[in-house]
Amino acid sequence: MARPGNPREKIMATAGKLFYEQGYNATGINQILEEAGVAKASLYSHFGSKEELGIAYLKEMSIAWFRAFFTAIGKKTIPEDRLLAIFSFLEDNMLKQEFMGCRFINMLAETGNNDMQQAIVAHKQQLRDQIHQLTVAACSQLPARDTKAIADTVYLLFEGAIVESKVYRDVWPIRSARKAVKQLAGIA
Amino acid sequence: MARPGNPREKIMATAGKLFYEQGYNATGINQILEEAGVAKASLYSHFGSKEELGIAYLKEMSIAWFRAFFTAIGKKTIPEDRLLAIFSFLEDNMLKQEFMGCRFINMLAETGNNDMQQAIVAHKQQLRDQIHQLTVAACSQLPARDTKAIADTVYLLFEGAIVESKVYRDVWPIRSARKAVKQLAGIA
DNA sequence: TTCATTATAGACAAATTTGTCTATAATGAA
DNA sequence: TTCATTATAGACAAATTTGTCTATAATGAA
Repeated sequence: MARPGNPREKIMATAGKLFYEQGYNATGINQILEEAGVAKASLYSHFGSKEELGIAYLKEMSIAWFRAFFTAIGKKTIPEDRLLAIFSFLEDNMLKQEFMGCRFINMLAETGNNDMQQAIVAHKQQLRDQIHQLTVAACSQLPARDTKAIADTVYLLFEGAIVESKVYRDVWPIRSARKAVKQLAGIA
Repeated sequence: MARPGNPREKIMATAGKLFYEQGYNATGINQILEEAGVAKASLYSHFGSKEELGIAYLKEMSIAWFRAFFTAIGKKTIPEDRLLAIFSFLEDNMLKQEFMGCRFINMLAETGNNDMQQAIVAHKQQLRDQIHQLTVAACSQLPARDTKAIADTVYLLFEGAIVESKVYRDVWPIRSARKAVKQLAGIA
């Protein structure tokens, strides 16, 4: 059962998997400890409580998510391609693992904790900003339009695509969203 | 604490409130019983288990949701207005109560139960069908286009709007989605 | 009124949850 | 090698969870 890394990393890796696959409330501290191969006192000395672990989980997963996001976008240079790449990124993620949708949206359905909610909003706000930037770049050559409104539409389609690909266990929402964005942004 | 109605109805009314406000796993059977003012044996004789209650909850809430949905749409006669009315419906819902997003999406984040997942997919499929019909009607006067694709875009924007209005605790996602749909469907 | 059905209060069980604490072992810098 | 720091196993506590069962009361059709 022992995973590589120090106890803190092992706990986070296992919690990251279990919170995502089973949900936060359905995952007991004991299961995390057992699967991580770490002593109970290590969890409480590193995180203090399950809630604190949940908060740390959200913050670290946000960083990891954006790392992967930027890596995916970074492979493209043409602004139009970069915008569309966010949907290919989604599709790759969906096909790679047992896709359980968005960790942050999932957690938001389970928690009333203020710090957790803040971490989730911060994550989504950052995503919204990034999509805004990508949209501005992709639409710069186009006739003047309300780019900000288009960016929010892209964002809503992106979020809708994540959630619905989970509901239907299918890529169609991602493909549909991508097509809609192509038309919206006037991309051939 | 006693609510009107027979024990079954009291349980469902209370569970409907608590599952939505606190989440399914965070809500214990004892809290439901206490707030409903109903005996424990009544719950188990009517539903058999907490999971069965969860399944019944999803099915009954779906019916109630569509009842309200059709009532809102029914107030409009012009096809274009009827399509846009789904967003006003969302906005009214959001402002009415402590808005916790979509019950069905929330439950999907918490459960691995097959019957629950099926009930959720069935609900969303029905919604997708309805939006498809409304879109076809609203776009019938327009130059030939891929109405089916537009309908799915409307659906994804609708779903994105629900989820994001919860994240941001704000109506902007609903308003943005509505505007995007107006343009998409070519509504003045 | 009779009597089967339905509801109630609440004890009880068995498992599980988060969190604390202790005694001991491993680790790693000085 | 020394010694403070970090980790481990696991007992333990207190609360909570779902579910069962019993004895009694209310209900409502025949």
